[in-house]
Amino acid sequence: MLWCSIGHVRNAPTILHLDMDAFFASVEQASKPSLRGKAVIVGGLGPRGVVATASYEARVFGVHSAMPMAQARRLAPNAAYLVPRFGLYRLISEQVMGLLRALSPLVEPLSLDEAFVDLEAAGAAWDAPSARSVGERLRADIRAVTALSGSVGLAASKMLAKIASEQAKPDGLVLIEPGTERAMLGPMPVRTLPGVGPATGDHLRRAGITTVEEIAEAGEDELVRLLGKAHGHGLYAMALAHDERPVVAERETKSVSVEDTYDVDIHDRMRVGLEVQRLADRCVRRLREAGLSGRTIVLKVRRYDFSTLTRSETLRGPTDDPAVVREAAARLLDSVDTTGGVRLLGVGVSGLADFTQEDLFAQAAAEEGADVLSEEAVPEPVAEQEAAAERRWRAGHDVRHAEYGHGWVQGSGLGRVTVRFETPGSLVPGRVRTFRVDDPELEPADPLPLVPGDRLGSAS
DNA sequence: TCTGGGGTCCTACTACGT
DNA sequence: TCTGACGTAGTAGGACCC
Repeated sequence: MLWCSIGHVRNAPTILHLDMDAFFASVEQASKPSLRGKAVIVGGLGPRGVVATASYEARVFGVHSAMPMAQARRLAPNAAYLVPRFGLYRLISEQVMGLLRALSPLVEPLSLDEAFVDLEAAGAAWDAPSARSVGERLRADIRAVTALSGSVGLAASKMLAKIASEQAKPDGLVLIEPGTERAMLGPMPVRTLPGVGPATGDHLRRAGITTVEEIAEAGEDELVRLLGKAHGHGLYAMALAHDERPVVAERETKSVSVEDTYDVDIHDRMRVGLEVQRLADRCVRRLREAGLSGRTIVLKVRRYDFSTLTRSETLRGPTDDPAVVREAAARLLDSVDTTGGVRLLGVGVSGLADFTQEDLFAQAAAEEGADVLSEEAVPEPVAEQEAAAERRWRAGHDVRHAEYGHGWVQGSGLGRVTVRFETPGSLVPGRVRTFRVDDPELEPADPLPLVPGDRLGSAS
């Protein structure tokens, strides 16, 4: 069943946009009392990692999302650096989405930490005062259930609700009164509008357009000439504060992909081939977990000089057979020059369906396919198995010690792992102790709930 | 300074059938 | 028979988002 409201011009601010504040970093701070009020940076810790989220304390040093981790370390050498724990974030996100769904059946999640809600659809709010009170209650409920803060934007359209929540950050609520939109948007930089990134921003700037007002003044024809049909029409409408996109509760997945950036460029063609096979297997596993199959296989290669190319091949029918995807990916790789080395490889599947070509002929064929994955999957290289032992103690992950109890990994290396023993409920920062990585009394543990008495599912 | 991972959407080009 | 217009599908790349 697809829930969606009819796109129409509203005259009440009944679209709500929720954005959790510095979500990953805030979860880590709630989970680890010793990090509260400190600069926390979550992201890839390898030599080519980037920042996923920085706490507000870290942003003071100029650290922000998508910044190379090496640069972040120079700016904030004393911050806590942690790898993301998506399993935990997903559980917290589900709690928050549950609160949103209690308000309205029309909830459109955009990511783990962001969603639109159509308050009018469920009669939850009908004018500015009722919308504001729903928003304030929601923020209080989120804090009670998760111990985290979220910012709320309320407006008559998705675009404006999102801009409002951006203004509300951190930990606030902003409501844009209908009728005031154009005056408010006018002086804002073009980058405020969704869909205007660095490239479009530059393009507009070269044409002398730097504010939303100037987009509106330029006129629709000029924007289409500058940016093309779809983007031009869309942006012009946004600049006039016209946005009738409905809140859509259920979205179909269009593609499934996996990719890896390697710490060191791969030059050996054999190794490149093996990595592509492993990625194909991983991609198929994801595809099957989602109960999907697909017709178009896509290979992505990022070369040593960061140039990226894709090659794709469309099969006669959808498949979720690992052997078929592996073979297609290998054929695609044949057409790519990898001399000079590759830094990233990816395999994706699009043109999705919820049946396979094999289903059309015999159920049995599909079931045999299931065995192929487990029997023939390309094994992990020995070096990676060895690395996995060290990876058991990843920075920020929870552990349990037979004698000292629950804690989290502060760091590991040289055969040692440092653990801080504390829980979300600890009133003071916990003690730090160091162990050998193979200490039999130390084992990985599931995260504890952020709010005492709450229950989380199993998160890894 | 040196750029992740997982997605969506748009555009331009080519091939092909009618 | 040749040519162009048009729609559609496939392919590649780019921009953007979180």
